[in-house]
Amino acid sequence: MTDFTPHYHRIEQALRALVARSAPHDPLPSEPELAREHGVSRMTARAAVTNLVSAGLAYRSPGRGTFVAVPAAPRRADNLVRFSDEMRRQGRTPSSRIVDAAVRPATAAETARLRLGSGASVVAISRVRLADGVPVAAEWAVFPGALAALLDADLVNGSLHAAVTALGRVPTRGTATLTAAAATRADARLLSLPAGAPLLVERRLILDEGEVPLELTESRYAGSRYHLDVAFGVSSFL
Amino acid sequence: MTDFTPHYHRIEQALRALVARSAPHDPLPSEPELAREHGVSRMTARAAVTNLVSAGLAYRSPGRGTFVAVPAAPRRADNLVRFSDEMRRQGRTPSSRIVDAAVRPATAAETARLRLGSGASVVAISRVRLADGVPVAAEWAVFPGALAALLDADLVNGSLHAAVTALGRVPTRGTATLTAAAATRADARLLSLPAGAPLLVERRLILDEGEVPLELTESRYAGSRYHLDVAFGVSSFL
DNA sequence: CCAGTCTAGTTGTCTATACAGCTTCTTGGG
DNA sequence: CCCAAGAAGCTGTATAGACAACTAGACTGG
Repeated sequence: MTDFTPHYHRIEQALRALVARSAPHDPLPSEPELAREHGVSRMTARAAVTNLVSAGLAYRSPGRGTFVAVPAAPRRADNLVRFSDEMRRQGRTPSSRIVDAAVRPATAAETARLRLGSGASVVAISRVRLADGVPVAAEWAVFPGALAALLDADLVNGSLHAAVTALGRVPTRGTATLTAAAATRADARLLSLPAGAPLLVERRLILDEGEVPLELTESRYAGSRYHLDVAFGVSSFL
Repeated sequence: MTDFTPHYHRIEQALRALVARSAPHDPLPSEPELAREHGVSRMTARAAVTNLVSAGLAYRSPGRGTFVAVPAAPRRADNLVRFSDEMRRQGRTPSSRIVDAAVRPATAAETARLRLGSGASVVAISRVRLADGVPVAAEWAVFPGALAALLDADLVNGSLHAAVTALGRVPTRGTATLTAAAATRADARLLSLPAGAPLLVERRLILDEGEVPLELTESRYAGSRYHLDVAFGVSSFL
């Protein structure tokens, strides 16, 4: 069995594994070392390291060498981090309560957004997300009907995204809209809030590896109980 | 005057200018063409193109050539884009109204967040941001007192960030917190909304190139008139 | 007109080599 | 022990060249 993977790619993978078991600022093998070790030219080894540096996993210091980079700052908006991880990051204990989980006919909007065929069905799961036992968010997640097996997953203690991935669909990227709205009667009931209380509303569409729509979700967070931490760069627009 | 700029960097800058005046999928010069045109080796030209591809401005197609990339999806949370640009992106006409602009003593919180000396002053600028003549956001921006010259800038028609940069401080990166809150009486007046209406609230701290705090701003957007478009990746957390 | 082949051109991967400037370590002399 | 110089090693930039695989267009023959 001949391995057709380019040399620089194999070296990059080995370096990524090394970074994963190292601490920030640990030295990585030098380019000449990597070249000797892997039997390639220095320029080939250098290409592998350049990819690592571009990916933010390492940094180079002229004359000194290459080192493991400091992990990026909080990038909630850059990566969709699970509600439970976000709560833990804020020092809070996350939990969930399932309100409803069923297969039903897709609405017209869902059909369009999830690019379903007409007359298709969806898996609709609504949950309340809690932090320290207090309701923080009400969430309506909709998946294509083909993922009906989600209903068999442990939706309370397990990860919904893990369940989706186990069915062969890997959430890869998404777009979202954030705004503020007043709590409806339904929100108020789910979140134990007065109707009209301010909610941070997120509507997101998640695509899988093949750019196929995978999940359409609206999350409505109690403004008084939840905030989103974001880090960003500033464009040079001058 | 000798130019010490590396060849690949000069070629990259020329390509960036070309991308800026091109449409998505327009062909860019091939590597051999660039090499001939700039009198460098093909590998040097290739390094310039590789940087462009890494930056998402171009894509390569084996056998066919290199092309201008489709502009990235909305990345509001990834880059601090000016309110006016964001409004234009949403097809709306932005404008601003200055409510107040003055130097005043810093509060304790401002002193801590902007890392000022005790007894220091700040430049406080409050504005209403409008889209199509309708108030969309109320904004309170605070800068270190050393930037008092901001008060001399054109705050209505000019860019506040351009003014800051002209004073030698380049906004580089920041962190923000997003949540929802009910409009106060002051908000209501500024935004022509009922008190209690839901607002999307953003509090951000912006640092300059030297990681020195530069701007502390709270923006309060009318939920019914503004939304934030975000694109993100999904972490592999399984 | 259509299909197949050839040519010219592209990107992708790689080698070997060279020099510049920087950093760190070692050695020798005071 | 301290300092300076040199050596060894690093990253940064660049060259010239090679071959593989792919694409698009032109040309030729049926």
